[in-house]
Amino acid sequence: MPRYNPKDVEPKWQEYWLKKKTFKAEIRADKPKFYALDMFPYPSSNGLHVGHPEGYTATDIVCRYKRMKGFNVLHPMGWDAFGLPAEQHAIKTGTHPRATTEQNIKNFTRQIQALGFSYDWDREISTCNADYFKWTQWIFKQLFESWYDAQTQKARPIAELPIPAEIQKQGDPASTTYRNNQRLAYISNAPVWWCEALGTVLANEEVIDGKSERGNHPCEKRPMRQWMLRITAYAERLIRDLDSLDWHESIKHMQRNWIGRSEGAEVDFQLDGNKGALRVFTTRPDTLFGATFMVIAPEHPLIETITTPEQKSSVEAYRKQASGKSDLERGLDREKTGVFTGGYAINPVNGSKIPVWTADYVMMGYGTGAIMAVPAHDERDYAFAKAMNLSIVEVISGGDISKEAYTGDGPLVNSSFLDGLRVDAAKSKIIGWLEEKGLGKARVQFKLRDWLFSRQRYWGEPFPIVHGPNGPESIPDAELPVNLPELQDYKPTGTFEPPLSKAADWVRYSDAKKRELNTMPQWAGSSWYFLRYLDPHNDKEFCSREAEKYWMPVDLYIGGAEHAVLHLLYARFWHKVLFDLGHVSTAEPFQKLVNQGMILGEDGEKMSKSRGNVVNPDDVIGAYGADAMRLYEMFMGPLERMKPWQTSGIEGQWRFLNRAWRVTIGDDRNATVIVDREPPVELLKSAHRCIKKVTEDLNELHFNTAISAMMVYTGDLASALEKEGVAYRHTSEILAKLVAPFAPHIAEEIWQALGHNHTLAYEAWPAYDESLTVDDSVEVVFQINGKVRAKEMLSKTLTAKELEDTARANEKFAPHLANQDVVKVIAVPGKLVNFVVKPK
RNA sequence: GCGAAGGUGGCGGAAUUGGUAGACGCGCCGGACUUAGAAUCCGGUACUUCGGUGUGGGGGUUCAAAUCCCCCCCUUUGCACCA
Repeated sequence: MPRYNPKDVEPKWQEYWLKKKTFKAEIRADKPKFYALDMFPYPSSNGLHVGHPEGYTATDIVCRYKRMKGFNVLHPMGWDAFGLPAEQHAIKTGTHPRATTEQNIKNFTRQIQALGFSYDWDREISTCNADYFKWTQWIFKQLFESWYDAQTQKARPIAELPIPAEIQKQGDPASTTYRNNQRLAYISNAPVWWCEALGTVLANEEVIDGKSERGNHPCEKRPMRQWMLRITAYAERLIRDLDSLDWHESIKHMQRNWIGRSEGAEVDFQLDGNKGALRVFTTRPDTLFGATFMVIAPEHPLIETITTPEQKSSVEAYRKQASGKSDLERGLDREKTGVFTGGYAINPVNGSKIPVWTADYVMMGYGTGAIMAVPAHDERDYAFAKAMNLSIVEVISGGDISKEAYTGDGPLVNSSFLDGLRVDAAKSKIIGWLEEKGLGKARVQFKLRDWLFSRQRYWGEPFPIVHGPNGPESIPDAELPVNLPELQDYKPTGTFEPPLSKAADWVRYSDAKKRELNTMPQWAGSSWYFLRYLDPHNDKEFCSREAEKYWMPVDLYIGGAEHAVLHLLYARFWHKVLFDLGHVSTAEPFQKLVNQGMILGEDGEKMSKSRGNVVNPDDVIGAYGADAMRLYEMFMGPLERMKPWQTSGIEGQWRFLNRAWRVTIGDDRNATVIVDREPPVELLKSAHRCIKKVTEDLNELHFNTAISAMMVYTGDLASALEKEGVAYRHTSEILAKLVAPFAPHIAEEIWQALGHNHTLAYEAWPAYDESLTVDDSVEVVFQINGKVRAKEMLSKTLTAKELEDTARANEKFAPHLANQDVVKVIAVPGKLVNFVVKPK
């Protein structure tokens, strides 16, 4: 018999699975479906790192298990293939990004296949292929051709948008503009993040503390003509529907936080001197009587109206200073600064005249860009009032406002008709009062902004949009896909013009119309790829109704936590639009989400080239094989936890696989003799205990403890083989089946050696007999005051009284009771007896 | 500052309906095989002055606490002037 050699075994089965299309998935009415999804990779030139296979192995194990449990499993893989690195490579070398990408995909495919994952490769997709991005463009068209009906809370076709009579009166151009401004995809001139180093604008989500998420380059806000997607229309639903999802709370929390829903009221303050009203948003309308000044953002449009001539120069100076500060500086510098505008506003509840200041701690981008300041009950306003020596009026008792702002609850004071109420009651009463008087109303405010959707890049999806005299319009479906033009060079233009402007022939759509020059961000393709897997070769629809109904939603989605607010929010948003328009049948795409923890280098640090602590999967597979690598990554610890890699640790998995091989197949001296006899009951019990543990752990994704259980079982098989000189078919087959999801190559080999000539992938998962998983006798401990003094193997069925008597009779234990008063005896059958004693 | 997760042998980690802490693996020690080593196999392995002591630290509840309660410390991670 040959010894275990993964270099022979693994390629053999990988070829078998590919050739026989073992994992081809088809719609079948006779089986329940299971859709397991991996976050598809960007095929970088670095190839796979050990972090990728961690998530992929986890889903693969679940898929293989589910197949054996009788599920019809969909497990696809593809490529998030548009992206900046290939474009930057093209700028440097002139190589077309497509060529680079295709080569990288080849390498990724080789590496992934070497790990023996059970993907249905017939469903492989790549976001940069025309037959894929044709549908990305088509979905964009759906967004462009829709508006959000606030009444029914859903997207509707733009043709159904009612145009107000006064707009219609102004003529067609006015109606067109009105319509364009209601679309879910619209053009805006608002300030956006521009990254000079990357030569493109970026979404809010891609900029962290004023630096680009990718590359950490400085970014600045500047007004530019850009495509936006109206994700804010879905803010409420994106928050609400999180409740129905089986995701880790921390990820839900991050999304809720990002969407940032807060309830409050908007209130109009009349400006002194008939200058109109200043509108604020506040979450604390109950403290309205305590508003002693107002603050507007330096960028607020009313600032010039409010500022008096005497204050003009200092306000101008302050505005200049504030605009020079990046948001990063504004955020980090907690020292309060600001200047008085000279203007006053009237507090609507008590008519008092309060000064209006401008300060950079109020942001133009949130709420109305203006606040009512209640220093007694808001920490920021308190700090500002202290710094500027402004008055502080307590309206909620319970704190000490001479020391700090009090933000807690308590009875209201100094608040006229609100006096005596607690915060919540005061809130509803004042909102009712404001609404009645027409001074304000309840309002829900979100932090979420619309999604900046255009990039000044080459390697992305072109927009299915042309610009003519009537503004932007989408091109007919029949003209999709819009392909990228070939370029001589991919360099940024040096201006804000996208590189596609260089393709003059392509840009010209007709005499009167020009193509859109921006491309879509990388998030576009990944916002719906899980739908294309369902029906990847369909050239009539993005996927068939039938396939969508059968497979959706995704039952298990595993990937890194770094996508908590970007990809996962965008994909949910697109899915809801498609849902509203009747193209998909579920409101949410990903029912269960699991985030795998990062694998660190051996030094406990994040793996990186510069640290030189990167572990290459190719090397690990070369030395120990894919099965050992898969087992080790799952054995390291809980899937969700961050954990350091230890190459020596994989030795244990190698030994385990060798032992599993030896107890079923044999070693180089002896083939293991397999007999059909009934195995001894002890071995059978070990088998059933293992089946139970592995089955339960798989349901909970507790792979590490499942592997541990299989090691114990294999040890028992080895002992039995040692003792009896033979192995039993029954218990050997159980081992092969249990190991199969984790280490599929060796499992197939063992299965074959046991005389089967078909794949093990669809064999029934072994069932366990509960009665065989329990032992009649257990070790019961005898304690004195909670300390273990003796142990004895006893029947589980002994009563408390019998246990106590047995303990008293135990010759090792009895001496401990001498000269003691037994105060109390606690006996737990099957576990322990505890004597509570006091010295006599 | 606020939120979340976590802190257990030399190391990765088990065990949380309160009931034998340290499963399983690495490493280490010893043994078998071998001229020898590697590989493989078998056994041992929390600390200990052998009384006991031990799950980040301190208190509490309980016959009994890694597990429940209170206070504190540390690590990772997310948010951070969002009115």
